[in-house]
Formats: sequence, structure tokens, C-alpha cells
Amino acid sequence: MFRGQFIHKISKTGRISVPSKFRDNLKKKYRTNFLILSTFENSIICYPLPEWDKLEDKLSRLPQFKKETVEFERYLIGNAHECEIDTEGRIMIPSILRKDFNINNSAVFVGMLSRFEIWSEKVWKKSLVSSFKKFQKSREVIDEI
Amino acid sequence: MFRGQFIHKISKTGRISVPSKFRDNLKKKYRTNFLILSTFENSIICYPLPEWDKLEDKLSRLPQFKKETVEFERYLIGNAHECEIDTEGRIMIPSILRKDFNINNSAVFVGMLSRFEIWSEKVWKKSLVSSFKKFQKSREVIDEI
DNA sequence: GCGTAATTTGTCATTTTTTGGCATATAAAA
DNA sequence: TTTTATATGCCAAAAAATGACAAATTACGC
Repeated sequence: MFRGQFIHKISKTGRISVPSKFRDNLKKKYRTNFLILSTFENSIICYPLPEWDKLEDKLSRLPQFKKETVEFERYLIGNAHECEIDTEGRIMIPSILRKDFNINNSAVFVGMLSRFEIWSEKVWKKSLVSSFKKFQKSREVIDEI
Repeated sequence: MFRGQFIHKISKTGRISVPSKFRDNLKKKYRTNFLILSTFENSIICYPLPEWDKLEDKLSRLPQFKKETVEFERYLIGNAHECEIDTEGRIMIPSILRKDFNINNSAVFVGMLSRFEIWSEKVWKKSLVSSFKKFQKSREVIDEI
């Protein structure tokens, strides 16, 4: 499970080291050092490749020319980039994603159990403040669990 | 699998380099460097030759005189061009297709699993904005899958 | 058919981006 | 504090993308 928050620096070439706890989890639980980075709301979302593959498998069986499914595929798959964790524990975040999310000098890793997110530090801090109120509301959802 | 988004420049003669990840996939999975480019909605659609063959196969089993299927066939097959990836990893996009889709200085490659699309950068960006809401909605579909 | 112009192709040079690996710095653990 | 693990900075090498140009091919008018 991916848990916790880590702030790491990003190199000029767009490389950043994945938190070692996340790497351990990837290795033990998923036996991979491949990730899929995609986009979701205000951050990059990262899936272990095996998890992502399940999703693609289902998608690949949808009709090729039906409008809804094509659009769905385009945005889901079109934003999905495969990244390998190198021998130093780093990934390189594709420049398109860095641009889209304003990720420049440092980024925040946020654990989300079976996936994790990468945020621009600025956006993350802003979002924290504004989400406190929302959090109160999401309590209600949690109660149902 | 073809995944992700790449922006590449296009030469005066209409040549553009296919993203290296796509080339790898073509080589490994399909053992070909031939593509079929055709038209669909607002972009050029590109199939590895073996995938295209499957598609033709399916098309050939559709009723021969039904209006919709004939029209669809005419559109898809009639616009199909075979392209070879050269030693530098480039294809040349036929000028008809470039005109049709307003592809001038640069183009966006969008992965779609077993095929990919080539968009004019302008059109792609417009399309992104208008489809942002749909995109958010399609994320919810993931949860259901 | 032939000659000319336009387009396409092959090849190499240049630029830009990505990668691999090591050295240093920082943080965590003993 | 010392040791160990983790993260970062740096640089050279490799790969990828782009640019440029000449040769080959095709299209077109006569």
C-alpha cells in the first residue's frame, strides 16, 4: 500500500526519485518497476503497471468506432505514459505532464493505497487549504463505510 | 500498446518522426514498420498493418449494400494510405491528409492501445478544452470497470 | 515520346533529449 | 556519533528528433 507524503526535488532533465517506501511496495506487492503516469484533476496519478493493465484489458474489448468509447480511450490512454524506475530509483516525468501540472523544482508524492499522486508543490499547498472545507463534507461519505 | 501523447515537428516535405516508443511497439508486437493511415472524425488514424488487416476482415463481413456500412467503408478504405517508417524513424504524411486536417508545422501523436492518432496541434487543443468535462466523467467510468 | 517542374526518398549533419553511472549531500538508523 | 540508506547533482554517452540537401522518382504539359 502506498501511504504518506514526500517532497522531492526534480532535476533539470525532469527526473525525480520515487520515495523508497513506494519502491519497496512496488517491488514486493507488484513485482514491477514500471509505472503508468496519467492525469487526474490537479495532479499526476501513478499506477503500478499490473494494475493499469487490467484496466486496458477491459478497454481493448470496447468497440473501436463508437463515439463514447473512443473519446474515453483517447483521454485515458492518450494521457498515460509508461515510466521505468531506474537503478537509482528515479523516474523521468514526461515534459508534457510537467507542463500540464506546473511541476518545476520540486514535487509532492501522495500515497493513495493502490496508487499514488504527484503534485506541484504550489498547487498542493493551495489545494490543501481549499480542501479542508470539502473534507468536512467527505466525512459524511466516510461514515457510510 | 500505444500510449501517451507526443508533439513532433513536421518537415516542409511532410515528414515527421514517429515517437520512438511507438516504433518499439510496432517492432516488438507487430514486427512491421508499415502503417495504414486513414481518416476518422477530426484526426488521422494509424494502424499497424496487421491490425488494419483484421479491420478489413471485419468490414468485409458487413452487409454489402446497406447504406451506412457502404458509406463507412468508402470513407475508411477510400482514405487509407500505406506508409513505411524510414531508417530515421519517420513517415511521410500524404499531402491530402495534411490538408484535410490542417497539419502544418507540428502534430500530436495520441496513443490508443492498438492504434494511434495524429492531430493538428491547434485542433487537438481545442478539442481538449471542449472535452474536459467529458473526460472527468469518463474517469468515473473507471471506477465502474 | 521528351523535357521540365514538382514531389518524394535516401543519407548525413546537427541539435535536443534521455540515459547510465558515479560522486556528493542529506537524512535516517544504529 | 558513526554507519547506512536515500536522495540529489553532475557529466559524459547514447538515443531521438530535426534540418538540410542532393539524387531519384513521379507528374504534367507539350
